[in-house]
Amino acid sequence: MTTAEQLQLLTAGTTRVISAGELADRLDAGRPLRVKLGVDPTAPDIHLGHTVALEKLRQFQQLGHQAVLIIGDFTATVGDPSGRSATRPPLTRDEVLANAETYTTQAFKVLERGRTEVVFNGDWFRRMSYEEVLRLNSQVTLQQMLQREDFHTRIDAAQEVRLHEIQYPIMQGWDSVEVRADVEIGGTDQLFNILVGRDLQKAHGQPPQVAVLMPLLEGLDGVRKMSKSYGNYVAVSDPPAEMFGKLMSLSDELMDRYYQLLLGAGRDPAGHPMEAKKDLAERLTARYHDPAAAAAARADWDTRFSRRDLAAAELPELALTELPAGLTVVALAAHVFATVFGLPKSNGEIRRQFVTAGAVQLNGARLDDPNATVTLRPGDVLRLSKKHAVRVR
RNA sequence: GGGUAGGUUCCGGAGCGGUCAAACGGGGCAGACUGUAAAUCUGCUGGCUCACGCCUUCGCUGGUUCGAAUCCAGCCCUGCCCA
Repeated sequence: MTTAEQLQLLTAGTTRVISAGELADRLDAGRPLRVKLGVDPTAPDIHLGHTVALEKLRQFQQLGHQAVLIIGDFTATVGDPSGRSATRPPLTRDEVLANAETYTTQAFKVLERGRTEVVFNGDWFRRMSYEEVLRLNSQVTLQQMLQREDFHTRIDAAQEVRLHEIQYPIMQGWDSVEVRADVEIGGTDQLFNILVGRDLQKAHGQPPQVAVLMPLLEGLDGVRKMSKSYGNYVAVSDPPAEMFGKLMSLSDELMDRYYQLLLGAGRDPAGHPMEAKKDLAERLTARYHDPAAAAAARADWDTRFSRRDLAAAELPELALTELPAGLTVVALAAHVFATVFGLPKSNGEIRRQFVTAGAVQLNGARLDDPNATVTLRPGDVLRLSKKHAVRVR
């Protein structure tokens, strides 16, 4: 493949490349490029937001380049202030290591394992002496750091910024020096950090890395970027039905965004939006599970939500034998929420939100008397809300 | 170190001795509508009973008072100005 062809492929879908000319020069050299992507294991799951950059990294791999996946076990304990309006809560070392484990596993749902170098940045940072830290710090000015929007908006809003937070860009930059990155991939919010990497590389006699910036994927709420801490994410490890269901809850507008960023193409403008959404959900579910599971998830979603046929739908099971006898509607609903769905709810909430509102139904009949006792039989379908229902076994 | 402004329920933010479980907005949840959605509308949003009422909560610890989120003292934490 010619440089021009590679360049075209590699810049597709990016927001910005700094600079395309530099990237072309590197490609011309003909050797495999070292392409860096850093992820901080601050949560146990990789989500679709991460996959935008991961997919780009895979493209590089497919063209024969070397992926360098940096697990920010050290930086995770500091917390990236990018886009943050407040200091991140610190993670313990154990949490970080556990997360790193699942992260790498999940990242290989996208990346080719054989062509990926995985490194932990704690390997160099934990060894660094205070002297070295100071030397690093001397290469960056406070003014540069304060130019960052994240910091000065917080400062303007009279909110605290702690000193360790302004270390973050320096650390991320140093990672680039350590791995001798030719290219770094990141979200647009990583621009500043990646540029610091360029500066540090130059200062250490390396050619500065090319910055490849990817658009940020909005989360399910359509407003904020996808993030575990906002609870608006679709995890790569979500089971098929859940993944499919979450994707179906997208607004039409967001669906177009997902099409662009995750599938790299627009949807058929002539088709019905809901069909397009089902296609999107099925394709992504197939990508992280398999086509059969995705098709099953789609079929089940149809019976459950389109046709509202709970009786025929695939539902979690409730073992009758494990239930205390003579439960009231409220007690039963609370029990099912807690044990089947892992959502402990107070009796008051169950009564108010669910029972009185008519959300709780047995085989389609409303159970709106909170204190009535319920007798369940095997095969019964107990609905707690639109999204929560179980089949009695 | 000095001065000053603050720390309120998931978040923002009112309250400034009783009528406060605490306005209002956001978020969240449930229902109606619909293409499961979005938008819109309605309701709920500390816990127990749900009827009265009771219990826990307004940075922490004590105190004043019949009674405190509201007053006082000490402590912890944060912003801003000064050094």
